[in-house]
Amino acid sequence: MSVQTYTRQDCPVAHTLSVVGDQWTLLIIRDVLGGPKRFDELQNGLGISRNLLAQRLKRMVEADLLARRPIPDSRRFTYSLTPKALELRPAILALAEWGQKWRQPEVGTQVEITEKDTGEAVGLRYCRLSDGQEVKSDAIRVRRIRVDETG
Amino acid sequence: MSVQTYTRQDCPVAHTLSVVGDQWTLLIIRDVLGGPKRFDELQNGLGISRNLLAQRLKRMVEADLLARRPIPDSRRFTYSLTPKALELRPAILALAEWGQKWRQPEVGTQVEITEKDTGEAVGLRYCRLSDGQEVKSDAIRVRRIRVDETG
DNA sequence: AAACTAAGTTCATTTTTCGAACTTATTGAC
DNA sequence: GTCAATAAGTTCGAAAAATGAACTTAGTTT
Repeated sequence: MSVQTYTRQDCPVAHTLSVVGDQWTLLIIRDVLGGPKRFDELQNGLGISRNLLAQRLKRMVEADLLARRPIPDSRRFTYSLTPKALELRPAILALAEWGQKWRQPEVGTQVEITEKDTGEAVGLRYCRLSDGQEVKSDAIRVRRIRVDETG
Repeated sequence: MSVQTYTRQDCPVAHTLSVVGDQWTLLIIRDVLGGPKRFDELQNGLGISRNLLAQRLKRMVEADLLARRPIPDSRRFTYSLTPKALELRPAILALAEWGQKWRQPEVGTQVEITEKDTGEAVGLRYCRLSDGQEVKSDAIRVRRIRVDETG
């Protein structure tokens, strides 16, 4: 079985990975989560080769993950996230939380999630859907924090 | 920049993907979440070629994601999840939730999460860490449900 | 004794990825 | 107005990874 065809595994995880499971797509989405990006911004930030990036962006636009918009009065474009891609944020944050915990030592950039209004610490957790305690996705603030070891 | 070296991107997401971001590793973990598995069980379930599976399992044991244990009085082995790999369950469920939502049509195997004790529906959500409403990872039950279209 | 199974390994072919150079059109500097 | 720089790709050859099928090795079953 090839990777392209494992969609037929009939598993929602396999389906998701058939869409975003390659080595770069989630990183592209992570970068665009920070706001719309241009081709060269993505290329510089990720270090991906230009031909692959071009191919990935095309594929992601076709998959309705990215929207490609011309910048008025120029030959440039921005790529921004569609609602579909935006909903991958929980998955990306779950991956971030794991990476943060299991990267040794625990230095480098950390991701911190807080509630916009109150500044309270928020995390992705299992909770009863009836509880109504959920903090909505657009009510959270995600910050990247550099942690250095000093002395 | 190559994929192997993008760990130095100093981002927890990139770090996680450098460990589990290839096309098969998360699917292997998903399968082993259902209980310890032998080599051929994994190979049949995933459809991955045997040499790649062997290589992935070796790598995953080295990365402390899987434990390889001999089955007594036989030449066989089981692979089971380490605590480190077990903590990827939220990320995998987040990917499942997305796949479930964006796969069209919404049929096929669905994943349902409930609280073991009460049977109440549970989901991965953002919540205030101070709330104490969290349902612990070992208090949830994950079921796979086949949904067929009839008539 | 012959066939079967489990867990890999080997190997040739195909597919992807990489990295560097090239293109084409626009903008900014002098 | 000309020259260099920038932006968004494209092209191409080399290297790396994935694929699929056959082979190995040892123990087990019929």
